[in-house]
Amino acid sequence: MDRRIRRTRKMLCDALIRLVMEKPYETITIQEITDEADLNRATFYLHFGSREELLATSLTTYYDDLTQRISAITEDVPIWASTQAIQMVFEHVQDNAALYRVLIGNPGLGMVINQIIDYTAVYTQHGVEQLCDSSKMTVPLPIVMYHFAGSLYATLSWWIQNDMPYTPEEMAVMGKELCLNGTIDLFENSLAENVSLAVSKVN
Amino acid sequence: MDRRIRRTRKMLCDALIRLVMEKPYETITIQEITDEADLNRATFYLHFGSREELLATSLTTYYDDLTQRISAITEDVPIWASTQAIQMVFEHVQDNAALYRVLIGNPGLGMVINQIIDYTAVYTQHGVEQLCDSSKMTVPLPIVMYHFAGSLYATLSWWIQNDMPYTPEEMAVMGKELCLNGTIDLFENSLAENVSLAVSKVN
DNA sequence: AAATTATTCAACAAGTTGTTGATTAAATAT
DNA sequence: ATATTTAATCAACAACTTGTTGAATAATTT
Repeated sequence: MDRRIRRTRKMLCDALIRLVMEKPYETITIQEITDEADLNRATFYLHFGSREELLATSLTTYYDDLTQRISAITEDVPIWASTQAIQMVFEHVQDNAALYRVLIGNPGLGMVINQIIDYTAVYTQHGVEQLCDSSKMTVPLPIVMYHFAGSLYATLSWWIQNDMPYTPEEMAVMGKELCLNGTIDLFENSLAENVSLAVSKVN
Repeated sequence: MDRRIRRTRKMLCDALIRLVMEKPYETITIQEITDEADLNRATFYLHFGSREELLATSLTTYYDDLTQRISAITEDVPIWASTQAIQMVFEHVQDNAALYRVLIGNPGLGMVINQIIDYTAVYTQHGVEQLCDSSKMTVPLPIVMYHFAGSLYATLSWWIQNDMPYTPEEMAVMGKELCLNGTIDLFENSLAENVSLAVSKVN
């Protein structure tokens, strides 16, 4: 691949990341991106069709770096059973906090998604706060709430984008099972012996 | 409040919802919204400052309707312990499937969030598929994956937007606890007696 | 019936978008 | 080292979007 292409694309990616940390994504124009990258505006269209395409490309770098590092340490253990792997995700986000804070907190349709999650979490928290003594909990209440809200959002969006292959009732039963009892029960009979062993002894 | 104001705002809300189901949100202009609502473009600016503001207003109606209905049935049980309540959420989304499919699947920054969740879910699924016999699982694998991915995303975003009040290690330990063992353990000592009773007998 | 106020309309400047064809510069291949 | 290929630049284009204006009109409230 022509050295100039690599160079140009990288400059555009870097420029967008820099801009995204400075001002709302929605207000960033192609002109600004190419100005920041010190390239001609027409050059942008030689490589990308839209801001979104550039953003997706820019972010792939980050994700790939993370998943490669996780792959290196998780061998035969599901990621959610490995504190090590989960920890690496949190460290990755911490390392790129400025970027992720913006990506997650920006307006637009992303806002809607986070609104749904926040709405669920806050609504849920409100009800539970009056009922339980949060000082006795081993996991802080907001984390439990967002755990639930995120699970609900993600299973919901999977469900609707896959043409609702189960009834709401079935989804509700499974959702409750996952949230209340966790995943460990699910594997008692389905995981290979060596794996459930690994899950139980990994920490 | 002047009847005209109510009428105009409702027409704008409805128009946006209609348009959002027809074409990508990013491509919808103020002009189109007011055309669809059969109002003058200047009228839009009398009521809303941006498309986002209108969208947020439009959606509040939907959420409020849902939470009101849930509040009516859940009295002293946390929502994630009530299959009834979870079921209502899924039914609500089913009833408005066309809208939610668009809201969740649209490009923009929302895409990024869903990409993160998908990326996590697909990555996780790939690793587990080789290890377990999914036919023996009581909850289908993709649902488990999205449950985990959503939990991770939401706790992560709560964490970063609240200035990372715990270390990555602490977050990882709590995340694993929630995913593997669920929330039921957490309440054994912290919930009022009547509530844990309700949780255990509600279904 | 009078006073208030929401909506309409046309017009505005400023800015964005995506594309064009010709020119210049850099990288690759021979 | 030179020739060939191809990427980047530049200026200019029409079409469109934005947010705002002030005056005219219509609906609502008091």
